[in-house]
Amino acid sequence: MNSEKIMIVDGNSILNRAFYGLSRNTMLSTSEGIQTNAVFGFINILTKFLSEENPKYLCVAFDMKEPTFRHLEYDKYKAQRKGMPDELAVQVPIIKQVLDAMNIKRIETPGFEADDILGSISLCAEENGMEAILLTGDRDSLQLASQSTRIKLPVTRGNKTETDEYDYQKVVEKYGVTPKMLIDVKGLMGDTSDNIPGVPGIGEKTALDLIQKFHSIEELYENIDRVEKKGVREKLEANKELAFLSKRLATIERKMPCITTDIQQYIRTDFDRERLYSIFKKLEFKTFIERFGLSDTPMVEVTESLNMEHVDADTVGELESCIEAIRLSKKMAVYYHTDPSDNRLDDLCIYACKEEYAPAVMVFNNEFTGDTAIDVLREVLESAEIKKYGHDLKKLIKFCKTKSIDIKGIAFDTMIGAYILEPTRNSYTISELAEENLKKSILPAEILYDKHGKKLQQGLDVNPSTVCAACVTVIYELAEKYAPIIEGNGQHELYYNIELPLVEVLADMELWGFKVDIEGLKAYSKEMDSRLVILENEIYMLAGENFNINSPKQLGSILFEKLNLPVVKKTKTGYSTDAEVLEQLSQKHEIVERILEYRSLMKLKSTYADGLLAILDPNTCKIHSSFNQTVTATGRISSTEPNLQNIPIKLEMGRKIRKVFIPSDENYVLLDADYSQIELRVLAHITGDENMISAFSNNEDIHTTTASKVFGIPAGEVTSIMRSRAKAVNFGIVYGIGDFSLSKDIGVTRKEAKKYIDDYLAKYSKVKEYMSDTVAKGKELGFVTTLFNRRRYLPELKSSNFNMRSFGERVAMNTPIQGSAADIIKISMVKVYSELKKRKLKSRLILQVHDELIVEAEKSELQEVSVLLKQCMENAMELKVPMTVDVKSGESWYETK
DNA sequence: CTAGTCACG
DNA sequence: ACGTACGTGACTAGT
Repeated sequence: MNSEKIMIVDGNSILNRAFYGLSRNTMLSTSEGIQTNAVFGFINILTKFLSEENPKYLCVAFDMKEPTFRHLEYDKYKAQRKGMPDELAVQVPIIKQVLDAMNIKRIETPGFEADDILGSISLCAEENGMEAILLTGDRDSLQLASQSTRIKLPVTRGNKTETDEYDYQKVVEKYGVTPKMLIDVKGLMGDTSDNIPGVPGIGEKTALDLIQKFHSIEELYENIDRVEKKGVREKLEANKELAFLSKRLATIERKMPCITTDIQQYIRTDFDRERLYSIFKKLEFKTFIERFGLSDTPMVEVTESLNMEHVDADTVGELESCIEAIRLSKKMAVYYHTDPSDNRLDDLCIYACKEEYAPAVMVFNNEFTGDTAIDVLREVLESAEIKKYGHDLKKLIKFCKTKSIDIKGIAFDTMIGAYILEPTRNSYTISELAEENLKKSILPAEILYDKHGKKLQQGLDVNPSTVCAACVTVIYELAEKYAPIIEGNGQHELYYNIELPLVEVLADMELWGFKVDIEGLKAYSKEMDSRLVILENEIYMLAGENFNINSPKQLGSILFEKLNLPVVKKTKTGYSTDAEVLEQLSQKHEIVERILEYRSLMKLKSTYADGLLAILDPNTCKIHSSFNQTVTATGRISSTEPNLQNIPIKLEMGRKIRKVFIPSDENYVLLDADYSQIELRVLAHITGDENMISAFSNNEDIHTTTASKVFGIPAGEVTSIMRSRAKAVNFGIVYGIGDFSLSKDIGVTRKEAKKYIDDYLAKYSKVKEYMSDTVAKGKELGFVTTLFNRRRYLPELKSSNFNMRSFGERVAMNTPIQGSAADIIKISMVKVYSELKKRKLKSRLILQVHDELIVEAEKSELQEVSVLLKQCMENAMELKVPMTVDVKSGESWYETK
């Protein structure tokens, strides 16, 4: 027996299964709105089974749209074939393109269904003594099972997709008839989804019983008088013609005239990798690009060419000679490499250009370097003449600062450069940037890294210093590639005067940290705890049972099933139990208010009290958050481990947490300076709206002024409710508002909300103009910009998908505002930092929270620093409206209100 | 690893 | 008629 295998795939049914399987929970589409969930699922399923079976031959069969020969006869019965949903139909041509690029043979034959193709080719395979595997979502194919033909059937059970596999024996076991007899069963019972009428009144049970007894429809009718049940017999007699027709319809064709019997043409060959890459890239299938290791042009392995060229500096002498080269070329690329799995220093790589054509790379192994090498390097690092190129220089700067090296001459950071050019990327690893921009692979393809930079498999044994050397060489090349693009985009000032100097500011903030009163924090945690225990017991009592209050699922079943409270809102997995829902239910049952309190205390305890305790440095009692410069799409910075930008303030109970954030020691106090209404001022500036400008210029309360304009009354008559509604409108405008959301936010009718918005836009007419202009311009150019030419690309604006396009429009309106505000505060940070440094003050910038800066001021410098802070911030740039900054001091963050 | 929830500007 | 405000990060449960 020939053990060669062929897999034959029913393209239509697998695509269908992929579509319904995935779209139940998620809708996958590209940023331009091309739906791709079925395509994604199809490839997923296909590759899964390919690796499972690894067949030598492979083909995919598709139905054509026109009625098939088998079904022509059926047209007499006037049933419409069920059409495909549009969302699926548009994905069919895409999957065909993908299959072509994968060099997988597709078969479409007019007049035949995919089933018939499966039947015919599997018969060929059987006749050639081959094993056939049919991959299909259609149970009809079970009739094809035989000793050498297996059927793989993906089925969805609950939320999971499993695979049933049938061979001859399995069919007999499950149905009690042979695969061929399933045709007769189907002929009797019919199949509405496949438009097979069957004999009316005969269902699956009866049909199976009959065929088990008579083996076929023919024999059944020959022995019709042996059918015992009178009703069944009468039904059969009345529909004899229909039964035989149905059998013909249910019979899969196994001898299609036009199918080639030459199995050899289905032999699997390599993918057309370049074509596949370009298709996957368009579909944004990053997982598949990675999984298949695709790229559009062949990669050059940098490490390979470097093996000969780089020098590992193992002695002070070698180091000195390399430093001499740096002195001459006046530039150096530095790569500070930390092993991602632990956080210790691994290698420090310096790349020096001796001459243009003969680069030398030095790699210092940490064991050698220690502090000796650093001292030798100090001179070049501190020289402003020698330009430093690097990737993620914040890490290097922090390292230098711990060694008291005042690094100067920072010329380019490729990570920041990539962020300016592509702010919506989610990863900025040097190896990815080099692969995409330079077609250079730093790592041999055998070594794969996951998204956290962890090695997935140990492949070739590559000398780590070679990898490190490869990184420094691509840093130069990337910088050379990015710099002219940044210039061309008009982003010189943004990059060189804002982002690049900010790197050191953030490094300093991270290193300095924020002192915390540990005892106070522990006491706070205990306070939360004791209240939580009480609440917990009350909740269990009211519920009548113990359950996990933190589980939305368990809580939902208590509230909505046991206590029968009305369901307000649903999530895609069950009942919603969020604060908004609970607020609405709070009058209906006394358990609800306790759950609300429990939730908020739990949040405070777990995230803030215990969360901070877990992460703070026990030796210094300080928190060292990371400030990430390349995360947000708008230009803001983000804070992680811990996030210091979302420490509670709105509610008093949470705000108390701020009491534990204190100055480093008794010589310092905290200064908190925040911009007043920076986003609305930016809006006034960008739109040039006279009404809004005059409101700010006259130092009016903007929400009151807005209320007076929207409600058409003098400012003196504005009530507090009017002001708060106007405030909501002001915020909403910044986000690209809709009447629905505004009405929900402030609790008025949708009609009323719409009137507010219309009145707002009528009074601030330039705002209205701006909103439509920025969307139009964004659509035309493909991106929107901030005051300092920070870009955000918005392919969504051209999407045919309404939701996606609407999202793009809101983002087009919001990003210039949020992003410009981010530009401004970044300028302030750079100014404050350099001013403090220039005046050799002991005060430090320690935190930024989007529109506020927190400075730890040395007590004797308090006056000077608070003036400096206010002035740097207010004069960060010239707007058409004044920028006002409020500075407050205190012995804790809580007191700076 | 995702979903739900909730903290901030 | 669509589905319903922008930008973040952390924690917990549950698969």
